[in-house]
Amino acid sequence: MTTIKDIARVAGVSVTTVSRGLNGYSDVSEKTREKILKVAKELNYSPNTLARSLVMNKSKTIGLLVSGLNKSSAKDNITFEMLSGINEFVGECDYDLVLFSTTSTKQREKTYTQLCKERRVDGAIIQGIRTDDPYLKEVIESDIPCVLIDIPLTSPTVGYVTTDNVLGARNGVQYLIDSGHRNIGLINGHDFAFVSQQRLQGYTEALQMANLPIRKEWIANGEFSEEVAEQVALKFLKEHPELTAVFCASDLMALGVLKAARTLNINVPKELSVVGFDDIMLASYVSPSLTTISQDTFRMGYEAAKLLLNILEGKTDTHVVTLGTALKIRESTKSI
Amino acid sequence: MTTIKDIARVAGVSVTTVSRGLNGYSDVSEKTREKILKVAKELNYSPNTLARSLVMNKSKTIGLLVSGLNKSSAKDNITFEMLSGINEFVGECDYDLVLFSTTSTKQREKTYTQLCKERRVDGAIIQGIRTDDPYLKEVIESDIPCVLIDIPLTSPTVGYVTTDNVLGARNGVQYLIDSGHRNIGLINGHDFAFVSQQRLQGYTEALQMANLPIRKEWIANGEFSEEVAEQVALKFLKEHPELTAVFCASDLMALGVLKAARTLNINVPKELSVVGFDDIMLASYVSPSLTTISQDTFRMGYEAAKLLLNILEGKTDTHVVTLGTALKIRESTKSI
DNA sequence: ATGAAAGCGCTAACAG
DNA sequence: CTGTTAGCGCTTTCAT
Repeated sequence: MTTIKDIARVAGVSVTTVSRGLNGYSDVSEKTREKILKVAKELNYSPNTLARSLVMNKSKTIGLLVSGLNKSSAKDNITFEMLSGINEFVGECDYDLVLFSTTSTKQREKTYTQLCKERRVDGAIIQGIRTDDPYLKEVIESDIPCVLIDIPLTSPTVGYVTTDNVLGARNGVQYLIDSGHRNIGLINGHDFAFVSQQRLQGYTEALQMANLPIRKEWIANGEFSEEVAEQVALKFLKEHPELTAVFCASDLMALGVLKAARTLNINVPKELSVVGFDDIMLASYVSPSLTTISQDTFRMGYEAAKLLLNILEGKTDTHVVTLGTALKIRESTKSI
Repeated sequence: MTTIKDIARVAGVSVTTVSRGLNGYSDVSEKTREKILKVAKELNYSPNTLARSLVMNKSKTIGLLVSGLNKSSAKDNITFEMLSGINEFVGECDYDLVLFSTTSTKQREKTYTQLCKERRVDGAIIQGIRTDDPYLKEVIESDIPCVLIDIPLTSPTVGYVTTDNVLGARNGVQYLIDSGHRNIGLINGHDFAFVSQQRLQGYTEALQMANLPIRKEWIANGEFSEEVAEQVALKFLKEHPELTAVFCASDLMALGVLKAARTLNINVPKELSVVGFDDIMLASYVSPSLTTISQDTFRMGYEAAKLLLNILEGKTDTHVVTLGTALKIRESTKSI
């Protein structure tokens, strides 16, 4: 493995000069630079980023802590799209991504800070962790630059990217109301996600704006899971035949509701309108296709990476990015 | 940031002893070890892997070169599942993954070897590159441990993981023949993928085994793209009304064929049977759902990581892993 | 059982 | 413009 020392020897200069020549410093004569470059190429040199990072105290890598990188979230291309977005932006800079493999067992052994410090990442992007995750406290307390996805926390080194979930949910429910629905249920996600609170708020606001009552018994918890939502809906829809529409805090849960409706012989959309949230790939392919609130997860990843790089380079004071949503009207909803 | 030097000072021992104590060497007294561990905890020490990697000349990271990490391959959860599989296995060891962001522009600047050497990854996994990619030559020539996915090349440091594509394709076509089809077309992928050759071979073998002729005009190139396959099928199906079945080298292309059939008012499966390959998520959700040859992409990723780690630790002589396929019969095929 | 010293490959003062 | 020197944090002989 060639080092700058080798180049120095062959080119007949000092290692310092080689370092400077290679890094394009101005204080090196054109002649020596050329020779250095030539020798470097001849010897097939590639720099050792490890050594460089060690001395410069920055590694040009950003750490990724994503929760959904496992078999079970295959149905849900959210993690993948986010990753693609991050990758897209990072590809434009010369940073690399390191994917921390955080099994839950491992997490108990190693703290967030340790993970980042050990690998000496310059910053981190965290997605899909629950609000009760111990990592979260560390993120805020540590001084490691970090961008959170869908978790509204900031500090001098921490920012976040999210979707306007309140408005998104409000628009979804609003659309149902505009379609003549008055008895609208909500299948929300679990309490350990900020987006659940926000989507609940959007649901509430829409009803209030239409002077409709908020009825607690029309709100259920589907845990963001297709299976749980299906089970819950089975009971829920039987107990509340007065419901003509259900708003779901995720498409996956909406899929569960669709299944439950089929089991109960409730026709969607004739007897029940269903609206989801996310606009995952499957939403447009299932039958009936799903009316949903679309969020741009690719862009969230992209913006997260962009924000982190800006924080890293001190190029921004705004640490919050909020993206919009779009209502996609498909076959699972109908006017009454 | 605490270093072993700090620990040494506080604990009143030398850095050597600290290093040995922390790394669980036997030649350090129980008493000193305890003190070292205690001090390390007090000072909230985390080791600097950069420094360690530099001196040990191994980084405990493996590099990932995947092609499908972009917006366009969202429909196709193959890359994601593979990634999940890799992540799953790696999570069990204490390696981390480095995702190389290789835009095509960047690739022209930096060679594969450079990429790996610069980041000092211990090994690499490469997925989704074409057979004419210049990286491939480098992989074989360099001595960097590497596992290729779906590219049958080996060297003392290179292995690969693949699916038995020949058998898979043969089974798919065999199934069509068993269902009474005699005029079976093939929409193959582009020539720059080994799997195309193999799936073509499987198609050919199945026909030969049934003493059916191979007719070149029944074979078309869909470039592994849904759109291209759709365009091709539009022409293909019109020109060859004698075809009662089409075997596609990927589900995405099969989806394209389904669309084309719809446009041409050809009923699937009544007038035309369609078989895909891959069993992507959408295959079971589209209507009609797709009969396909299922391959376990998650497991491919898992096995690739496993194989690489084995190669790295010199624990294996077999550098080839071939996985099986399964025929999933759904709604897009029918006996005649 | 412990320590001193060298060195991994690189950058960065500081001189000249 | 170039070289000398020191040092990033760690591991590893080689003594003791």
